[in-house]
Amino acid sequence: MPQRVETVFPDPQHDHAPCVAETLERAEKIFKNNGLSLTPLRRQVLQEVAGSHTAVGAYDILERLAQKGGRRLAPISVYRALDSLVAAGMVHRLESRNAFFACHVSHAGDRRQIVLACETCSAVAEVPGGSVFDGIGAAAAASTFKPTRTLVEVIGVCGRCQAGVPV
Amino acid sequence: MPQRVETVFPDPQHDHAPCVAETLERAEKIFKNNGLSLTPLRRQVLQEVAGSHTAVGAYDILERLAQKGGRRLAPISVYRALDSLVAAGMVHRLESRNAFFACHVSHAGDRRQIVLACETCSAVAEVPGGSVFDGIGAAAAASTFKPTRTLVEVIGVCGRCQAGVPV
DNA sequence: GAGGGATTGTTATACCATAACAGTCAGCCA
DNA sequence: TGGCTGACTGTTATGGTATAACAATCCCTC
Ligand SMILES: [Zn+2]
Ligand SMILES: [Zn+2]
Ligand SMILES: [Zn+2]
Ligand SMILES: [Zn+2]
Repeated sequence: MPQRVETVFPDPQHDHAPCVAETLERAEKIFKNNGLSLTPLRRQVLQEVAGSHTAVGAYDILERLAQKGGRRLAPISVYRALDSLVAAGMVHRLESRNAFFACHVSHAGDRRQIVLACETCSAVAEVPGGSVFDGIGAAAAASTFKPTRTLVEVIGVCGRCQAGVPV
Repeated sequence: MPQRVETVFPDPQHDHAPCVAETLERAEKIFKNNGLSLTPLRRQVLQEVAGSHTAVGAYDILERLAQKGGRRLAPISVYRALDSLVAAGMVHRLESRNAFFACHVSHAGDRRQIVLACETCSAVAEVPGGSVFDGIGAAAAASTFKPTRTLVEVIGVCGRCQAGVPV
């Protein structure tokens, strides 16, 4: 009998279609609210990023779109789409890996999220980090340093991979 | 009359030679203790990195060494030297910028340091972050996530730059 | 119907990092 | 001695990440 694992990392077996659909809807609204639009290109890129709970590289996206769409985009087109998605908060950048992952949790502009990235299965999750970020803010203030962006990334092994789930 | 600024960012006017000398000495010992050696190449690379309190790119180092030394190194030589210096804890990597900065503070293997990086003057400083890292560890544990490496980088504006020090 | 912002295309280039293999040197020990 | 090993660097080639600069289109508004 499979053991229940308490984790923010979703079961790989879960039905992911609703995750994607919800994310696309949310993106649609956010872009509209900002006087922008979730264009076909941006939608396609977001679909690729949101297609899994892992971080993907810009050139991976490029490659996958080329497989599906026929024509081959220029790298900068993908980067521009990613920029807009990052600005909209729909996609985050995993700095330690130069990669991107979709935000599935709707933390609504609050960027005080701790990022957990599994080095075994590449899954990425976010957990709220209010008090942690408060501590960081205090440490920065004590050094008269004014933060504009704070980055907390934890590289490690997720519960499922620790449990030795076969690849 | 200049105002005193409480900060871990040293005054750009300070005599930096002792900083470098101390760092080189420390490196010498660490390498020796590990059965390795601070070779001329590694020493040169460390000197370039430690030559300022800012983060520098690997190719910047390459370029500066080429200016000084005559011969031009292959990129991988610089990367190998940097790898050894990072492993020794003498140099840290600024993940958010794909750059490297020297460790001037001797935190002796304790990697629970908060990195503050000024986006105006490029200066980098480290401050101890024990409680912050404890909080991050707790959050990870609550998600059955086992950290192997934790990254806390704050991008912002240092006290001096806030005070409008002319460039 | 002129202006301006958003969006994408096109081309070229810059920047960051590693693979694979060879050669040198010093220390160790049968 | 002579062979082994590990540390270190060189050489060549390649792979991966990101942006500059300029043009064209579309839509909305004044
Ligand atoms: Zn998010
Ligand atoms: Zn995993
Ligand atoms: Zn340090
Ligand atoms: Zn500054």
